[in-house]
Amino acid sequence: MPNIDLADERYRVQSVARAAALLELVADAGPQGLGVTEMAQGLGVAKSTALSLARTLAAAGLLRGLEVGARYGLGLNLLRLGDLASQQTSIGELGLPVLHELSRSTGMTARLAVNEKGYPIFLERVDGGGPVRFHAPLGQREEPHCTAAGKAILAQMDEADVRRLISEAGMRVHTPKTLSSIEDLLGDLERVRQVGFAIDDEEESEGVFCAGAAFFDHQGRCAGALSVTDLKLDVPLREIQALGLTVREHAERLSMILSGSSRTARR
Amino acid sequence: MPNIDLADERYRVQSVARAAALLELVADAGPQGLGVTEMAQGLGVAKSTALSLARTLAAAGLLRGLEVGARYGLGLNLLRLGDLASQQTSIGELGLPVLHELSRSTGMTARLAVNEKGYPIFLERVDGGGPVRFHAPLGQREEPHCTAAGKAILAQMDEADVRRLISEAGMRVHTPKTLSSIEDLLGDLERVRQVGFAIDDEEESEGVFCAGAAFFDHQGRCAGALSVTDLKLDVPLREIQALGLTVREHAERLSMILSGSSRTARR
DNA sequence: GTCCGAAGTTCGGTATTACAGAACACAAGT
DNA sequence: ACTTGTGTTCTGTAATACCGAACTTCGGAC
Repeated sequence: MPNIDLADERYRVQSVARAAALLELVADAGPQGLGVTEMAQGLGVAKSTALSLARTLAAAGLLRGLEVGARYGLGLNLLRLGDLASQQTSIGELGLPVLHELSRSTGMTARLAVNEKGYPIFLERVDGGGPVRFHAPLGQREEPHCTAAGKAILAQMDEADVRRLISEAGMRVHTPKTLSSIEDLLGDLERVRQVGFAIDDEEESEGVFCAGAAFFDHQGRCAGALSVTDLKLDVPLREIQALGLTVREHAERLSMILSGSSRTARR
Repeated sequence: MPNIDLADERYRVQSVARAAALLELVADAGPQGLGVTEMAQGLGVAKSTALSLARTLAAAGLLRGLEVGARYGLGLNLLRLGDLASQQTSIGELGLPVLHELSRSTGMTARLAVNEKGYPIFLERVDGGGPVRFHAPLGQREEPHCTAAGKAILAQMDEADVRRLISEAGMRVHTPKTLSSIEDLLGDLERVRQVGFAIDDEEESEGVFCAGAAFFDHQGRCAGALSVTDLKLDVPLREIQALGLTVREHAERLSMILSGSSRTARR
């Protein structure tokens, strides 16, 4: 993770930083969890240190002792905190009804991403009714150049910023259709601005397409993007344009909600 | 929180425990976040200590600096970790398709809870299509005596365990219909066992009802419960029985998945 | 059945590190 | 301008987090 600009090296509490690293380590380990020896290796600390950290995190519900052996997995308290985090990011809370409506009217998996320095971070996900379920993780920073939400956000930035961001993020090639030159990307972004939505046509994953559109906060700044995803087989090519318009309409509705209306009724 | 039996007081690392407490504090603070002074008061530490903890957590993405002032809210990394936590709890992962199907076929908000020592903890939620959206938090431990999922789980325990649990958890009265005596509750649980599903008829919230049914893991132990929720106005009384059966059927399907079928295809 | 190895756990000494508190800076309200 | 509340910086000190070595437990392999 290159860019944590808040990361003032001063005032870092070592054991807390290690504990956070341990959470990441366990998250990467998958369902079978980690034992203290593996933790110690992964963190580069003594086994006894890893044990203390794990026990402390477990007492707080951030880790949980797994049935089998003395292994540790992610704790259920993380669920609660994650759920709260999306609610407290008022975009997540306000956008959820729009997202449901988008998913219902298209029958597809719909997602909401916020704009974090040009990268899309997916806050919410509503699955469509179909048999296919996309394993789309929440909270993860996705690549800008090959996702519909990413390109919808990029299209709102000026060219210099796009160039800077891409030079940092790179343009990893995932499929034959992935845009691999900055010029191609800039051309596509121009098209996005004209029609008001972005298309990812098997650029990130073969057989899968997305349509995305940006939404804006009360200051008119690009706050994030909505997108829908489906298998390309299921959707005739000529329908994708109509789909893009639907996503754009919903994004516009969300922009309205975020900008005006102090009817932010709290319950 | 009275019962954290894994909380071995030995091997607790102070700063990590404080950091975890800080996360809870910020979670309770709501969308406007917390400043360092409030943190310091809430934790009972010096301001400088609170600042160090907050900065460290922010560098790890567990907190994030809010735009306005130098206040801190929950970080977006918690989203990712929470999402992973529900996936890694294989019940959540395996149950999600069933949950979608339950929500689709009833048109109602459906939830999946795991059984944690008799308490229901909701892992997954799929909203129904209706205009009403329930503010049902994930990851939270709910009360056993006044929720459909809770009673569905209690009905699988023997009487002595139920009495012990209730004496610990209490029977807080929420509405006029809340069961307030242990005898009434035990009677209801007997009824639950006969029909195979539990009903919460405005016992936790006025105007809202739930139907829930337990599901079982490969050892035949009660692993959790499914439930559906809706406004009572929208559902004729006589339909609730049919609804209970639908929930029970889905719970049985989930039990099948959890018990047999090593077709746990990973993707 | 016994031995080995690798896992988790315990414990105590040491110096690293987290902590408190006081001083500073900055803002907004009176 | 003064006051009162922020958040931030700094430094000394003692508490504490850390390591490492010894111990225990478990499960195969021979």
